[in-house]
Amino acid sequence: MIQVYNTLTKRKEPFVPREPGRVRMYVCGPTTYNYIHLGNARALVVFDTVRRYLEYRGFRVFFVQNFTDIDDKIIKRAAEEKMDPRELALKYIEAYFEDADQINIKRADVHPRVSDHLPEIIELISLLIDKGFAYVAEGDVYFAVRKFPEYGKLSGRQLSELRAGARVEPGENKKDPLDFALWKKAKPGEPSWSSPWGEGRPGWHIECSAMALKYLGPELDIHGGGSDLIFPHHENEIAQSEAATGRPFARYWLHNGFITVKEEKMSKSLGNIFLLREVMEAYPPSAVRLFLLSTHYRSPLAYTPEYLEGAAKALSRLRSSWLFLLEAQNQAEEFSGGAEQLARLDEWEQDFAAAMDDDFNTARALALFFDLAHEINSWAELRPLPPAPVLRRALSLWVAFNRVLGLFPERRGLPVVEQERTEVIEDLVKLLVEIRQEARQRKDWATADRIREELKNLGIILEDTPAGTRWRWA
RNA sequence: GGCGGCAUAGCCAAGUGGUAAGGCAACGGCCUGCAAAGCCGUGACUCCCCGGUUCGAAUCCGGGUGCCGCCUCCA
Repeated sequence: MIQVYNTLTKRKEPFVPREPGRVRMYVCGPTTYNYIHLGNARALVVFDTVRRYLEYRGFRVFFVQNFTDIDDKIIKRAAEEKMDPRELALKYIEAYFEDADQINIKRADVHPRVSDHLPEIIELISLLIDKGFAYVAEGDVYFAVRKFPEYGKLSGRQLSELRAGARVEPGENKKDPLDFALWKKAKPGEPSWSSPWGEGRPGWHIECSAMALKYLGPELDIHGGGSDLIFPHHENEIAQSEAATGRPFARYWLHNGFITVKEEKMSKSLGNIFLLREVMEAYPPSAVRLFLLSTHYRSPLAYTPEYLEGAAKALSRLRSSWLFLLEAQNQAEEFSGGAEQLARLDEWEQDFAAAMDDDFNTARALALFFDLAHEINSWAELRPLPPAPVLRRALSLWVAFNRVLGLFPERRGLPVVEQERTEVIEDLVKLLVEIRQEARQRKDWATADRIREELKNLGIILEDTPAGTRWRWA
């Protein structure tokens, strides 16, 4: 049974979706006014992995992740760059997919954009006004927080405590400082849409409620996001959605911890952000993904370049075990036996599931993956090799672990553990290896080493093994 | 001030009350012409400190210290 930590109850609970075998899941996606940074990437990788694991466990997952493409920050940034706000948003949506694909994030079933859902948003706001939870004030619409008695249940706050922090910006017409905007009256020059309350645009929180309700219905199974969204964003989503539907909005609220840099939260306001694409220029995406899964998702995670350096090396253990398995498949003897090894592999599978069942403990799962790789690598020293059934079973486990953790992308169902080799490169390297081999035979080490050294400079590592010389990408 | 979290080897990190996973780094060895990769082996007399519960605690309880986060846009 999968146990998940639910922010709403502050406990680990058995995961029971509303409908058996199906999971409806919503994760707050990026506001598209910049390239995504490592912090965004953590949320993406964490919930992508949650989704992958649920699928591994046989759930049919319907996954929705939005783009916030209408927002104050987009408008501001567009003005700075003298671009149309819609164009700016589109540019970063495209960039989002480039980055997310690199780091092996599966596409959501739906990626709804705010700009495509104005009718749904307006309808939801109207409903809230009709039900008396919201009010119109000079072209703005606000949610009356005090009308929703359960306000604060997610973030564990009392209305009385919140009072101190709340404030009214100049130009706002709130009746109560705690109220928040559902609809903002347009200022001249800003993108706007017509509504029963005049020209304007949606507030930040209402979009997620509207889109989640549209695609997933009134009661989601999982709602996720970074823990900085707990308050006010998710608290407000609950208020809006539950006020509108009268039903619990989400059964399980999952929140990931932050990335820290030098003991401080990585955040835009502190200016200490690292863009994902910058980091991926220096380190392979699989290393970044390994880094992001190396700590339990709710714990803080410290970013250091040294760590990624190490992660990249750690991956080579996994890589070599995979390459061994692929090769060994062809050489293995088709005899039965290996019952003991098969039993051990079964145990591995169970331990892996137990780790992930426990609130998606990827650190533990990763440790098991490394254990498995280590075991497989030790077979490489064995003669004879383990029997074919054992190798097949190990291979299928390897694929399964990788598929859940998403470390290496797959092509035609098989993990791709290294950069693509084109036929031309393959042939060129083969040629140089042959020349080097001739040099080695006449003990011309200078030439042999020169070829290896120069190829290394080009990112190609030669490895001499008893079976001949192999090459791989650095 | 209110609320929440964390303190485990040089670094990162898991850990169900029963005797400390895994990764990086380091050091021996095997393999190699030398390498690389991989394999074999070596690490915490102990889990921030002090008390307590228990036959037994890194794990539970109380107190202390230190660090971080949220309460305002932020994944």
